[in-house]
Amino acid sequence: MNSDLQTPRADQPATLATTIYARLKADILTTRLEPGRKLQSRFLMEQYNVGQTPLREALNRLTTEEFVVGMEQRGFYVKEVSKDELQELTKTRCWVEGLALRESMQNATQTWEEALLVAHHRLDRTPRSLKPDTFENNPDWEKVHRAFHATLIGLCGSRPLLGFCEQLADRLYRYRMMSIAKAYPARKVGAEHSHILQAVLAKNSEQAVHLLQQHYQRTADVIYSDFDGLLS
Amino acid sequence: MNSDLQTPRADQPATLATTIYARLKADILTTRLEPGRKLQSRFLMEQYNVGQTPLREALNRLTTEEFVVGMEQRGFYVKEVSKDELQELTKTRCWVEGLALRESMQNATQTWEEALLVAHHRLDRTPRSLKPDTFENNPDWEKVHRAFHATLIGLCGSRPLLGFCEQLADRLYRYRMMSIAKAYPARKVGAEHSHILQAVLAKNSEQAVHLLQQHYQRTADVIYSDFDGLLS
DNA sequence: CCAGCCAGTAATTTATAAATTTTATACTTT
DNA sequence: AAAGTATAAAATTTATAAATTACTGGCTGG
Repeated sequence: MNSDLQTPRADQPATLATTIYARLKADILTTRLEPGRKLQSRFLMEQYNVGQTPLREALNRLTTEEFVVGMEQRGFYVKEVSKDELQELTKTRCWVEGLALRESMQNATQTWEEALLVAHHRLDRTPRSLKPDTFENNPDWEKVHRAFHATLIGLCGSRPLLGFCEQLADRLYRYRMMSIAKAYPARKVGAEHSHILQAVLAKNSEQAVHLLQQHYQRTADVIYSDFDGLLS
Repeated sequence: MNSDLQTPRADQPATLATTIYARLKADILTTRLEPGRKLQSRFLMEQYNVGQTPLREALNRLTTEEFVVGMEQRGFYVKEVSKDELQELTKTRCWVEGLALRESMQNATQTWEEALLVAHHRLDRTPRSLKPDTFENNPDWEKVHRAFHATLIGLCGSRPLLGFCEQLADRLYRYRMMSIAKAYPARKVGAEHSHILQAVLAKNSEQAVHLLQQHYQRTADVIYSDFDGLLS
């Protein structure tokens, strides 16, 4: 008997609205659509080749997620960036992911530790740049990097909290992209990840949380220091 | 000299989409639109007297906030409730607001303490029920109650976190409404608020956070205990 | 009994129209 | 004559109505 009310079959056949939502979000996060830019319907319609309604629905979704701000009767704009917000987001992420990591470690299982080890290994063997000499951001690295951090907090036991962390990650991602476009990331970020992993496997919560927060704060500091230069 | 580029004038003339968004959200939170209900466009259009486009935009916004779930090509539904989610939301709220309260108290100022005192006073003098005998939820009480809790964490210094707390409050509000409709709230909730206030004014963070978390946990426990009866 | 087809229904999208804001122009006032 | 205000035109956002597309459930035939 097939009594699936909440049909959980993979919803592959996405609507246009969902498709354009994902594309817009990606373009905003990578700053291809730069902060503050006006999102005129006509421009977006021909740029993305969609009608008004799915476009509008996508913009409305992005509005509640704070990637887009909608001025009533006056159209939509890409959310601005600011030093203030960078600091606020970083601070919040340190708090919340600190919390989530502590909880995760309290619920630690063998399989989780193994998954974390694997995630770190993938991160470690994925090159940061597509080219050896000049820096060219590697999307694969971004993917495994995010997966590593998601695994760290994944066992905290709160889906709402994980959703919030993901949103914070997205919002901060944009600042990273802005910075990356201008300055090659000089910091040895690989070592930081290793140290976090070691602290987690050693069951040293205090240390792990501290290192994770330091990791986020350092990233923010780099961006913050040449923030004014990024706006040109 | 008036050099307002980002004209901050009060955006009063709301669009239809924003209006219907607020109305739908209110009706979902009060369970006038009960959990799991299908939100057919035709029904909503005549119920709220609006066209498809603003309706659809409102539903899309509510989707990212998790008050509505959208099944691709299969319409929208009011988000379901579950014991699991109730627990998860409560746990998360305790964590996050505990954090926020601690930070708030660290940033405490005279004016904040005074505002808190006033908020509590208002809460104290607003009757819980509209009628003395039979219980009838007082919307004014809900308003000042929420204001009190918002003030508690208001000085934490993170707008993203405050936004998240507000969302958690909204999502839990719906569970409270379900419960209230069936059982008169027997608990003496007034005393709990007083004790929290006292702990805050006494600069006793540990105690304040503990009491706040206990407050939320107790509310959840009451709802949880007769949850199965609420679904009928 | 199951697969595939054919209404009927509902969701999604396009196309059209209405309302609002912005820009441009003309006019008054100092 | 310059500055500011009022009026008119253009552009853009918002909303309605129509058309398209996809799903639902029953039915037929294998």
